[in-house]
Amino acid sequence: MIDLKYLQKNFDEASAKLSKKGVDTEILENLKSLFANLKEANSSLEIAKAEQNKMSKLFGEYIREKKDISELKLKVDANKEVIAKLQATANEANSALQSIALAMPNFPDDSVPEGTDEDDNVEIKKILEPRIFDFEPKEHWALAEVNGWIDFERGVKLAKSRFAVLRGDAARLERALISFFLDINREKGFEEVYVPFINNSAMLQGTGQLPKFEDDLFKIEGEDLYLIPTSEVPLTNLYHDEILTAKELPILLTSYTPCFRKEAGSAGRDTRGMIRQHQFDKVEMVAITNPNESEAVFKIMVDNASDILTRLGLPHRAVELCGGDLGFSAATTIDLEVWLPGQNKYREISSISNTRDFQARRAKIRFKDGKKNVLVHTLNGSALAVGRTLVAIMENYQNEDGSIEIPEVLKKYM
RNA sequence: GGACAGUUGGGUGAGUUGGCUGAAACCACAUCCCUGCUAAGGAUGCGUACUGGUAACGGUACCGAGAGUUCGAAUCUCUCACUGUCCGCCA
Repeated sequence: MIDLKYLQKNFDEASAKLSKKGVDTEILENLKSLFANLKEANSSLEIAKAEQNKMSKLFGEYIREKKDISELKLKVDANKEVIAKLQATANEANSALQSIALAMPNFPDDSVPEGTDEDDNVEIKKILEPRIFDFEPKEHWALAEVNGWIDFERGVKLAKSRFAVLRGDAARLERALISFFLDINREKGFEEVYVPFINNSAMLQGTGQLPKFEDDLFKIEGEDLYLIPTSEVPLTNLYHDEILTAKELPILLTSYTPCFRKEAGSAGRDTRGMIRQHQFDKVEMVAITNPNESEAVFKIMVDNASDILTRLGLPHRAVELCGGDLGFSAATTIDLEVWLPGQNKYREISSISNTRDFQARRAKIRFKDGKKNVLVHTLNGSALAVGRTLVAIMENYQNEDGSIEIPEVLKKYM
């Protein structure tokens, strides 16, 4: 959630920031006045309650002293009605504010480039040269068929479209990649964590998936539970509603989980192949930091994800997302895109974001900074998306006959 | 899934004949003092959030969550969640 006090005090600045993300000034005006309404409603309510508390105390004294209470009772009853009305007004003001405030995206950093969509993203650097093929490289689904690695039809039979089955060496490679990623992250100081793949609504609200993106989630029927769309949710919310000590920061976590997404709104996109599935594996990094070190940790996370791709010998590039392409919770994001020779283009394989205090405010994650409780910064990033790495290996390591080499660093895992 | 018991501040844990308890005590923690040797003694402070005030210092809310009874609820009623124990089931 954005800082409403900041919005109130620096409206023009805040509005300029959010316009980068395509948020209309009108909605912000509305939010600002709702906030003012709530404060006003609360303050008159509190005055009436203070009065009521005082009279109630007096009431007790009168009874002990056996004084007549009939007059006081009348006053207290009248005030009670006033309170009920003020309370109703305050409740209304609060829910009106909440529904808009929770749907408001994070402020982008000032350094974030202007732009409306992915075409405006800025390439920062390229790492490793794409291999020159002396034959026409195939796309991964063609290679999958040659090798019997991926059974798309049976995946659909078992569940529905956008589900797939991995077989044989593909299944083993998937498992090898997970171990490889976790091992490297652990070497870099990230604690390995194993978490529930189902989380409740409070957690999903904490990281920003709810209430706005409910349609993207698989919900458990009849329960307040959802399949996680990323392990960012359980890892970040590990510290939901907690106050940490300064010396335990930064907290660096990594976890493997499957991720479940409905991909609402992606109809027709990447329908072929493994790029966009309802269920996919991902190894995630999450960092909980002191605000003054989130910048440095962000760099470490980007470098780590890039290092993993380099060790796998996969050509990739780093791209800074423009305001319009930035996610809901992110203040800044760098995507790593891996080269897919079969598709002849770069495709996202990791996305690393600093959400600053946006998620921390929602999830109430703070630390003791001296005497004060201060919101932490939370960061998240993939290291890496497993299915897409499998695809990248297939396309980059293919031979003319369709067979696929296993990258050197993975051999010990297979 | 069934039965019973419980849910209080960072931890342990008082308080449940409704008001004087936002909350004893102990531990932990912080600062200071003493001491000087690795362990101990003393003083003070110490829940969270919002809100008024330059500040000093006030106000409101929170004793698992929500609703109710009452002038007034941690204390009474209801619903739900969670934890524990026993039974059932099960990898």
